[in-house]
Amino acid sequence: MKQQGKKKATIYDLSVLSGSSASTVSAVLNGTWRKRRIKESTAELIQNLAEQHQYTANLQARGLRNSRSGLVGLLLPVHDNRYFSSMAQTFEAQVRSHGKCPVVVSASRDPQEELATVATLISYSIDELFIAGATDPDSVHTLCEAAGIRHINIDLPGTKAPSVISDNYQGARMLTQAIIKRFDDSAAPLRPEELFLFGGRNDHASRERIKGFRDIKTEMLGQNSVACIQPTGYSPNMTQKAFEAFYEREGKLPRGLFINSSINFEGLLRFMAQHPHETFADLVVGCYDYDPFGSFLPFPVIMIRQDSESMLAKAFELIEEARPAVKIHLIQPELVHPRTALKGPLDSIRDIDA
Amino acid sequence: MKQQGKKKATIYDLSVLSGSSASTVSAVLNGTWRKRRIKESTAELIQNLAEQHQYTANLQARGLRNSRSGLVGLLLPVHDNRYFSSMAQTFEAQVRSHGKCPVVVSASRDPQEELATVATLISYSIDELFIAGATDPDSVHTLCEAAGIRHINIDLPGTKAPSVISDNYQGARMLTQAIIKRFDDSAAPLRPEELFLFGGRNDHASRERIKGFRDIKTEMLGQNSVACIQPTGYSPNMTQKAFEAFYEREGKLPRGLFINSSINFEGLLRFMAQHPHETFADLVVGCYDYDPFGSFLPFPVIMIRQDSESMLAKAFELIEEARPAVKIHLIQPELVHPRTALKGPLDSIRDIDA
DNA sequence: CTTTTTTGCACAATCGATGGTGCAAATAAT
DNA sequence: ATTATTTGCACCATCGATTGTGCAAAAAAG
Repeated sequence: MKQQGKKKATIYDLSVLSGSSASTVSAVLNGTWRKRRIKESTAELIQNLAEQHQYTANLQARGLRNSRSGLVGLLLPVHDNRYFSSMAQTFEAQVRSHGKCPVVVSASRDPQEELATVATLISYSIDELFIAGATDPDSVHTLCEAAGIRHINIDLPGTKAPSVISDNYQGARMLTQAIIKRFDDSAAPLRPEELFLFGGRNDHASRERIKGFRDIKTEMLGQNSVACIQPTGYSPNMTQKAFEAFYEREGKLPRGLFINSSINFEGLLRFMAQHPHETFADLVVGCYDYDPFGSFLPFPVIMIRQDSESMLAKAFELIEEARPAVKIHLIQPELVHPRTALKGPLDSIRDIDA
Repeated sequence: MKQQGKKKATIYDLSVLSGSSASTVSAVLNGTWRKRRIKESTAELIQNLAEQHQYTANLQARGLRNSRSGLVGLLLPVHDNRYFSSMAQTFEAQVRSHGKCPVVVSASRDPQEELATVATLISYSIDELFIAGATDPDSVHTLCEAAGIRHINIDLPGTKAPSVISDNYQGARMLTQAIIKRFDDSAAPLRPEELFLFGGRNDHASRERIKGFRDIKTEMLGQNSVACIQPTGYSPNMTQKAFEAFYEREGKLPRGLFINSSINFEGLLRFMAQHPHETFADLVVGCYDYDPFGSFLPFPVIMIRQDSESMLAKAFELIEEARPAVKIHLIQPELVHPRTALKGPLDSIRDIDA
């Protein structure tokens, strides 16, 4: 009703008001009161008081006592791209539906920062940690292990905790194949030296994708030169420079382009800003990531949508197990043809339409 | 060195190991030891022990004692779009640089969920809250107020706490003007009934944008009919339906399209997926939001980049003030011409290039 | 060699919630 | 009316860190 002073009501306040002991109040308000054989009328009295005084439990106190916090963490490399932000969105919904509180943090793909961030989360006694796209999942594992925190790797696998990742090899094969096929009814079919891969670095995902790319390329086009693979890291800037360098050297872009991630794709955007439309006339891009806007660019863009919903679902399933096997679970990604607008987590949010 | 058992070391463990009292250990490890006149050698001893045993403070315990947590919250409507995810990215960096721990949560633009989420954050004794894009900032204010939590509105203003928002009116004027000008050297200049606004609803931002749109349209094209304004909410799906309905009715799209947000723009994407390229031949889109991929679509897309960095910087400045005035601070957004790839928060992340 | 001052630290209460234990009063069984 | 059960709840220690207070021992002053 009224919010009386400035400070929040505690069980002690309610204890005084109700004439019961603090432990009774506690039991009533955390739902264990039947187990503690509290009279129904007492419970009701206290519940009413709690409501009137807008009582909410101090979760730090509860967490301290329980050495659990109700927090579930998701560690991301970055927020600022559709793959991870949509993962965050899905994660939140999932965690909420389990009655816990989601905490999403990013660590910039920096091993130091990853460890520091996780250490902080552990200090808040988070209950579980989902480690997505960590550069050094095994060190993170060591921290979690020492703190007894259930954890699981997503997107990039570790060797010490169960991992759920997208099937990068298969995905890369699908994507590479789709790029090549796209040229089937073109006047000039794609030659091997016209199909390049840009982006990524020496992480598991990149390696698998490169392998898939190489294998299909060899199968379908008969060969693959290592020169056709340019791991430029995960920065738009370096990727742009790589494109500029290529263009400088060759006077044109490759006709077929496998781009390792949407972040690398942004490097191509930067390149595009510097060059006229015609530069991209005969281009087909395959991007290992899905971005709705990216799908509608002026040239055909084939994308891979990683199934982060399924990855998270599997991860939640595993983390619930008593002693999940330390193995890698592959989730199949989806090939997305050009000019496709997929539904996303936002579609389950109700708006004025609902 | 070794991580001994399973449980984390506490000041009591270190107290025993060092032969000092827990309060001394505490003082040493939280930096207040000079104030407490602890001998330097004692401090060193304890610090070494702490390091050896990988001591980290239990932040819940500290938070309980201090009734502060070191957590700083950012409440978002959704993660899954570039405006908010890049805000999250910037926010994290800022909070980290203040030595605090960022917590980003989303509430789906649902007033109920906003309140529930904030209540949870308050229960964890977060120190400060940045409320971005809340549908009901004033109710959130009431909660924060009652809990004595410093807070500030971003993106959508409230009437009870200081607000930092983008200058939606000016931005909309710039954007509308740019759309119209884009037709200047076209064969047929844009007529008023060819310029529509889609998206948004009855929030402050939408109202301001609609006002800016209407004013410029009247100024430059001589009139504006209310029929040219279609607030479809913030869902891709409803926006798509609105486009379909329009197309059904008119047999074409408007030549000039002001789209209220990138989320609404995704509605246009869905529409695009259903219609051939030609449908968009003579189209100019202005979108009140910036998305790098959106900037490179096959038709001219003029975008407004809201300056979330400046908004956050201003917000941090205000929240630090003792009693900031309850007023609205406007931050100028930036007009982004078609085919422009701006730098973003990711560019300050070092990669293998750094 | 006292008295005063400073140094260095230990003690204990506290933050709010939890849950094991124990004990009266109410009820049931004999 | 007694004894045995059950019901209903209060008491208290505990989680880990913080901080005001107080008190010895060491150093300085006299």
